[in-house]
Amino acid sequence: MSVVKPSASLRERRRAATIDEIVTVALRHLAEHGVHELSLRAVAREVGMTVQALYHYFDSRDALLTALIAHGQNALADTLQATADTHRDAGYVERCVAVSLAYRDWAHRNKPLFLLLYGNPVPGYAAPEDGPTMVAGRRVAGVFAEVVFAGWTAEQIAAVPVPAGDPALAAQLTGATQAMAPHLSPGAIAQFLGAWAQLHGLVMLDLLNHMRWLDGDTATEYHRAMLTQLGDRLAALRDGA
Amino acid sequence: MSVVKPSASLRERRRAATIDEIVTVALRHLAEHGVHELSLRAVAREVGMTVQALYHYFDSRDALLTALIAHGQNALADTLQATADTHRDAGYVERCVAVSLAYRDWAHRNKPLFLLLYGNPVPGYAAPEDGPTMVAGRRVAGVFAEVVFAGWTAEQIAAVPVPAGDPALAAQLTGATQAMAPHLSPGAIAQFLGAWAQLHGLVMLDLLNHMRWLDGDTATEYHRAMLTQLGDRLAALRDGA
DNA sequence: TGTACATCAGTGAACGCGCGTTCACTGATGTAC
DNA sequence: TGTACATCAGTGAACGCGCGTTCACTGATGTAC
Repeated sequence: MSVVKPSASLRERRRAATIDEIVTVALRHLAEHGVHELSLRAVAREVGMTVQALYHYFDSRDALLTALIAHGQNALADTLQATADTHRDAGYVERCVAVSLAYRDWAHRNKPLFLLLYGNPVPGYAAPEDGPTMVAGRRVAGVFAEVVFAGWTAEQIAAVPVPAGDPALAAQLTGATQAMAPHLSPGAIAQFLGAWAQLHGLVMLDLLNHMRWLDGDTATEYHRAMLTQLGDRLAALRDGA
Repeated sequence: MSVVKPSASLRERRRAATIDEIVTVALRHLAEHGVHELSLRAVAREVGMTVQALYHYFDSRDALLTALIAHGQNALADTLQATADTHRDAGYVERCVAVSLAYRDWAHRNKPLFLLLYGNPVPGYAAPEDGPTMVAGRRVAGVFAEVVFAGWTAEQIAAVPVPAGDPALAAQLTGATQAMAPHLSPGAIAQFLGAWAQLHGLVMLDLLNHMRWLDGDTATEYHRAMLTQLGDRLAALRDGA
């Protein structure tokens, strides 16, 4: 999980190993019992030490949560990246769909962790500004953007129209473009976020059981169909339709 | 809130009034402190009675939650319906956008309650099958469907293509159509749910602060732009584009 | 109309539970000379 | 190479907190005769 120099002292290596173990156990506990049962005491119990000892590794419950959330964002980003990589030779829409389905699949296989990232905020917890959770969160968006705009020319990206109407909106989109993704354009970012929102909405409604009338395999096929439509729209946007 | 016959006895009227007060206080407490602080004890404290007394009105914490969730779904459905009503003479897309923005607005103004309906499941709580929460939930979908398919001819509804590929999916969509909305078609339901998902995804990402780079008013304009696009797509679908 | 009884609303006391965090302490590991 | 000291990992005991639920009980409201 973390990387330790081989030259590290016994104590340093043990310490790193223990931190790894704590995080691993916490993730397993989270997966098996959900967020509401994720307490320092429960983790300590499962690791086999007393609660107080955890304080040698994490300053507080919040510090552990930060580690877990950052880990989750990174794991999600890794999964998406891996899917994007194995579909490098696939068609544009097919690759978009594959990565989107990977997002959905990861959410279902890691439900409590996914909800920790994108569900209700944890009471009393505030992620540190520009901390590891936010850096890792941007990675997720980055992989999506990479896939959505793969093969677009700079002209095609620049040609995506900015939502009309509000100049303040256009200004903020321009600012966001410069700050986060200078190779994109305000219009492209607006559409990108809209596409992600549709994927996210489908995943959320499904994950939280608001699509009860679709069962497992069928739900996947439904998502595939809707996401293919979404991919087609993005392709049309690229081609200036 | 609830309706009581004027002929009811003193005891019956008092009882109804108390139940109303408990629900009202619980909703206020929820709005002010979030779900995680919503306990029977907190509600009792605020109502001004002991916890045990609550058990005369609600069998358990879960029964109170059921009442709150059902209330929330109904309030949301009422808001959407009211918006739909005041926009009866507006254009198709404009009305769709107005109702969608009402959804978003309600979510923001009632964040903890909205998350109670559509966010993380409450630990240990399971809504009674076909109970009041589910009935009220279907009302919300019903208002949306009414707005989305307003003015469509039966032919236009029937002409919406079912997602290709999986016969099992087509079968389940047909089943859902017959069970829940016989005036619609499998293809129409599939697209309807996809549209709702995009709206829902936008609302969720925004509500839970994953669009930090858009501030308040601008975020509304962004939503208006994206939802107008969505409305245009629905109109195109109606016209068989 | 008054009386006996049943039902309901509310309280006091207690149950057993889990939580995050702090403090004072012991023994092992590491380091400077 | 050995020794004195600093740092770190871990424990035992305790802090004060809030939770849902149950039990036995009192006094008010309602009802049948």
